[in-house]
Formats: sequence, structure tokens, C-alpha cells
Amino acid sequence: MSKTRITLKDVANKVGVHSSTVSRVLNPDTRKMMTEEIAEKILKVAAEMGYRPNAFAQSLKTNRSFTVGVMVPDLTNPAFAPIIKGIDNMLEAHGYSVIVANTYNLPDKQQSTAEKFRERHVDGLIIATAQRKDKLIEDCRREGTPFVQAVRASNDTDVSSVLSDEHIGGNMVISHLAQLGHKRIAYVAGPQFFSTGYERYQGFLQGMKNAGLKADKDLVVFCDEFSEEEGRHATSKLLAGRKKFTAVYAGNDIMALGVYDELEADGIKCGKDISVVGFDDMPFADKFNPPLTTVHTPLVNVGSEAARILLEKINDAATPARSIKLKPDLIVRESTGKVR
Amino acid sequence: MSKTRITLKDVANKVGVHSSTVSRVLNPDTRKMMTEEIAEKILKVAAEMGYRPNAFAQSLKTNRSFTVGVMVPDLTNPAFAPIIKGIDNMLEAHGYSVIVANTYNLPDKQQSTAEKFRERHVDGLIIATAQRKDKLIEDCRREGTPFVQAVRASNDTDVSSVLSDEHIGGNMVISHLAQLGHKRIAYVAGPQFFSTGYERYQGFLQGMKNAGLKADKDLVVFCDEFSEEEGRHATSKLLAGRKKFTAVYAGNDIMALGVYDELEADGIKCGKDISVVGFDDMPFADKFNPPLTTVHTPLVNVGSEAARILLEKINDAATPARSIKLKPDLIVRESTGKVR
DNA sequence: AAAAACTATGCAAACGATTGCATAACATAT
DNA sequence: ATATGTTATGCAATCGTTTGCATAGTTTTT
Repeated sequence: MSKTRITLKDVANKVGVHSSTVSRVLNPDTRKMMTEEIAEKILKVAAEMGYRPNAFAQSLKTNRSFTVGVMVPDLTNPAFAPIIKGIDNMLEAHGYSVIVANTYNLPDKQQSTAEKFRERHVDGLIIATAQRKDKLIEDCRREGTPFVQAVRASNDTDVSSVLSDEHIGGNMVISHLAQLGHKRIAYVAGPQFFSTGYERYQGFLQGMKNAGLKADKDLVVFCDEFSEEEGRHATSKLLAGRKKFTAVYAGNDIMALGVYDELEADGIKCGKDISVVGFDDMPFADKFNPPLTTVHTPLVNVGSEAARILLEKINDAATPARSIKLKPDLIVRESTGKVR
Repeated sequence: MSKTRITLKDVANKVGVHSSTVSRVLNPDTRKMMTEEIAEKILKVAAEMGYRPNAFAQSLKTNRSFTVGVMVPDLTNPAFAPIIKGIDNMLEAHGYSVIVANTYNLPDKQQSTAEKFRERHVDGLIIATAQRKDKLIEDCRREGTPFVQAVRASNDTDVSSVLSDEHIGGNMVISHLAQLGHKRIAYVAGPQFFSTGYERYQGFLQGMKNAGLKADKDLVVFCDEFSEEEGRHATSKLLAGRKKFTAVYAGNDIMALGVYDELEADGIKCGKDISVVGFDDMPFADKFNPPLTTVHTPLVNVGSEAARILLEKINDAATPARSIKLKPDLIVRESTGKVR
């Protein structure tokens, strides 16, 4: 990267014009200010000389970096790769680069990551890590930082977000289980300080009500994190309780795997003795044993929609806030079956 | 991001020194040039005022961006997330940000991605997309771009790379299968223009030889890509052939899933009628049906080692090239069993 | 005491691009 | 022909930081 650099001045000297003229020709917005004859000559020479703008100099002057910071909890959670893919495809097509950071659901890490993004003057943020009440969101609003929340959102009402409709998802799950004859349905809830945890629980409650079933507090366990271990632990508690149940709805696929673990350890047949449903349809959910019935959220679309909205915000700060809820689908596989 | 900026000059005015003094105090390498009294005063005032260097101005002057470009084939392949994680953890600790790009194994995409990274003046590259003969590697060498290859490498001999030892892996697999009594072992090979495809095939051949078994050309299928579909297609061809076999070794876990698909479609019991082995131990391989026996490559370590070497190269261009092969482990699960 | 060496700090040039403003050249109206 | 309006281009300031060099002040050596 220490190769001799061709600058605007080099091109200008070769064509016999001033560097500001070259700059204006190379910017499509100002090209029309120059005659076509000079413009063609400049474009030709710039290409021949291999001129490439210095991004730092541009950014220093324009205060724009054409980067976007994306915060995810943990890139090794397979649900986030499709989201990033959707984000990257959209932003890359508009000349932006994506800087991804993991926060591991640690608030301190989230703050230091935000700080780093500020130092880098990212043009905007996509935040997939927000809690329902989140200082980062407050900070971004106060500072006027363009941002969009993806997957999870804070409680703030006039901020943009792209989520999956967790209530529709919950209704679908309970309806499916009810049709299979299930009446005692347990719920393994994610942390309530995340909107995914909270809203999926509300969706469970609503689904039960709509199916004419009674939601039983003793058949609900609230987990501290969306993890396999917590899912397993919750299932262990449910099985140790006095209330029997014939189905478990887990707040995401990772926790559903924990449910699987516990059922298997206790010699309970998943899909036959007890039905299990997850949420997200993360990659390879169809390869599990048994293939997991789950709510498919269009993760790539979540990413690309979030990126689209962010681009609008960056280009026009007056873009009104927008909260988009994408409709999920229930994918029935072999982890659910008729009540025995 | 349009908040009023505090500059070096503002801090300098407040302390009553020159901005170059502030700059030298804030740089640990030059702090000792200033008296402790002035240094403490500057550090205090800078913190109080919330001074933050302008990264663009720094980069324009120093020609350093403190970013690293990472090229992966496809972020949704679960094997790459741990690699990125390892890379990010190491680089982030040294003040770098990671810009990730997907190339989808398309050479044109790889070239345009490299071009974008050049425009951004990333300080170095980690390339997880190289073919055995790859123009990008030639370009980087000619230009003196610091880079390290990860997972896959080109044939060039004096370039740095961090790989898994595919031969050791192959030997482990064949030895394991031989111990289970398998003699007719089929191999589903990845594309030979990738080092992973080629070297894992060589490992297969070497393992067979070392186990005193005859590698049979009719029991080898070469795939055009590392994909589930190709793995399935290859298995279909193997089953349609005249040679019987009792085990399949697939060049990666994704292709092993394709092997699973075909066996299941044909009513063949995986792990009982035919044993299956993969390579990579991608996340959730233990959740498959049956849990996959596979070669575990320490993906996070591949990432962090590659990042470490790259940092050395960036800091000292004379760092000698180094090719590291990490030792894999065989993880035996339920997809392999005794010959029937 | 004078000369030489060392240290601390300020000055200003440089990095490369963008863009407001000035002005020369050209076109149109009187 | 003269006055007015429009267009094309160059000049130079700006963005904010780093760093070579100059120089004033201090310390050490002769």
C-alpha cells in the first residue's frame, strides 16, 4: 500500500487544467459544470493513469466515510450471518463498506464499540443488540446519529426498526400446536429486557388466548439469555414441576436445542412424547434431530430492509422514522406431533 | 455525526500551548519529548473537553487506516463465523477494525472487492478465498500489500498462511474407518483448484496408503463446489456405480450433509449401513441426524493466528513469510460405525 | 567564562480532496 | 457598439493531524 499515488494534481497537469476542474468532472453531480470536451479528456486520462481518489482526503473534507457500523451480539450465532449478508448486499451496492462488531450482549462492550464507530465516523449504524431500554439508543438520538434497529428494538417509538412480527409468530405456533391437540403448552422465554424475549412472550400469551387455551404461569420459565444451556435448564425445571405438558415453545432455535438436550437426556421422545417449536429458522434447523418446527423469519430481508432505511436516513436526515414488521412463516418439521 | 468537533487546536488554546505539543503528548511514542507537567495538563484538558482525534486527518497524514479487509467466500457458511471471530478479537485488541466482504467464490467479485479495499487503504488483507493459482495473490505480492491467507492458500511458497493440516486430518479419518473395519472407502472431493479440495484429497490418498488400503479411482468423485447439492450428487453417482463401499469421507461438513440427504432418500442408514465423515466440525455438526463424525479444525485459532501474523507484517514489512498448519482433531460421533 | 551539547516547544509545510468566490470569456439584450 | 447576464474555469482556503526543522533555554564540557 506504499505505491506511488496518482493525485488529482497529476491528472490535471497532464490534461492542462486545474485540479478543481478534475475534481468537478469526476463528481457526477458537478460534471455538467464542465464542457463535454474537457470532461471526456479528463475521464480518459484519469483512467489511463489509474487515478483513484484518496478516501481519507475526501472524508476529511466531506466528513463522510461511506462506512456503516453493524453491531451484532455474536457472529457465531447462525441467525446473524444472513442478516449481515442482507445488509452487506444492499450497502455494498451503494458504495458503502460494512464494519461488523460483536458485543456479546455486554453493555460495556456495546458502549466501547459505539465509541469506536464514532471515532471512525461511520455514516450510520445498524444496531442488532439493543435492549428495550438502551442507553445507546438515547445517545444516538441525542447526537443525531443515523441508525436503524434490526431484529430487536428498544421501546422508543419514533425510531426506525425492522423486526419480525413476533405476535403473528406466536399465534401461528399456538394455533399449530392446538390443531395437534395440545392444551398444556409450556413456554421457554428469552430475557425480557430484549424485545425479542418480551414480544415473543406476549405472542405466546396472545396465541393461547386466541386458541381458547389457558396460559399457565407454572408452565413458563424466563431465561437469562438466549442460549442452549438456558433452554436446557428451563426444560429441566419444567419437567421437575408438578404440571404436566405435552409441548414446549422456545423463544428461539438455540434454546430449542437446549430443550432437545434435556428431553434426550431424560429419554423423552421429541416430537412424539413432547412436541418442540423454536423461533428464527436459523440455518440448519432442518438438519437437527428431529428437524425443528420453527417460525421462519426472513433474516436476509431484515438485513436488506434495515440497510435500505438507513441509506435513506443518511441521505436525508428528515426521513421519518419507520417501524417495519416482516411477516414470519411457520415451518412445520418433525419436532411437533399429535398429542399422545 | 455532525456534532461540533473538538480539535487539537481547541485543546492547545485552552492549555496555552501549541497544537503540535498536544499532538505529541497524545501520542505515547512522543510523550516523553514533553515535560510531565505539561503532559498531565494536556491529558486532563483533552479528557474534559472530550477531544477525539479525527481518524481521516490522521490517516491522510500517516497513510494508515487501522482497518483490515477480510475476504470470505460466504459468511452464511457457518465455518467462517468462528474464523472472523478469531480475527476480530485479535485485531480489535490492537486498535483495528475489520471490514468483511463476501466473494461468493466468484473471481470477478474477488477482484472488485480487492479494488474496494485498495481504495479504502486497508492496512492489510486476510484472504480466505484464494484458489491454488490466484491472480489476487500475485497482485498483492507485486504491490507489497501485507496479507495472510487463511483456511485456503495459493501454491506460492513464500507467502504467509494459516491452514489446518489436511494430511493429518485425512490420516485420522482413514485410520478411524480402518479400525472400524472399513476397506472400501469412497471420497467426495472438493474442487481441486482450492487447496482445501486438493490437499484433503492428497490426505485421503496418503491415509489409505498408510492404512495399507487401496484407493480406488471409481470410489472418488470430484465436485465443482463445496456444497450440499454437490455432495448429494456425488453420493448418488457413487451409489449408482458398480463398486460397493461401506464408508464415505466428504471433503467438508456441508458436503457430508449432502451425503446424508442421498443416503436418507435411498433408505440407507447412515452410521449403520454406511459410515460418513466430514471435515471442519462446523457449528452444530453435533446436532445433525446422526451427529457427524468429522475433523475438527480450530477455526477460531486459524483466525487469530492469521491476524497475529498480519499485524507483524503491517508493523514490519520484513517479517519473513510463515506457513502455519494447525493440527486438527478427529471428533467421533454417530455417523461412523463398524462394518456390517 | 565561553563553547558545545542537549532538551523542550513552536512554526509551518504537507497530506489530497472539495468548494466558495472571483474573474475572464462568451452570449444576449438594448 | 455598449451594457447586462450567464457560463466555465482557476485560485486558494479549508478540513485536522503529523512531523521536520528552527530556535530559545538549559545543562554540560572545556
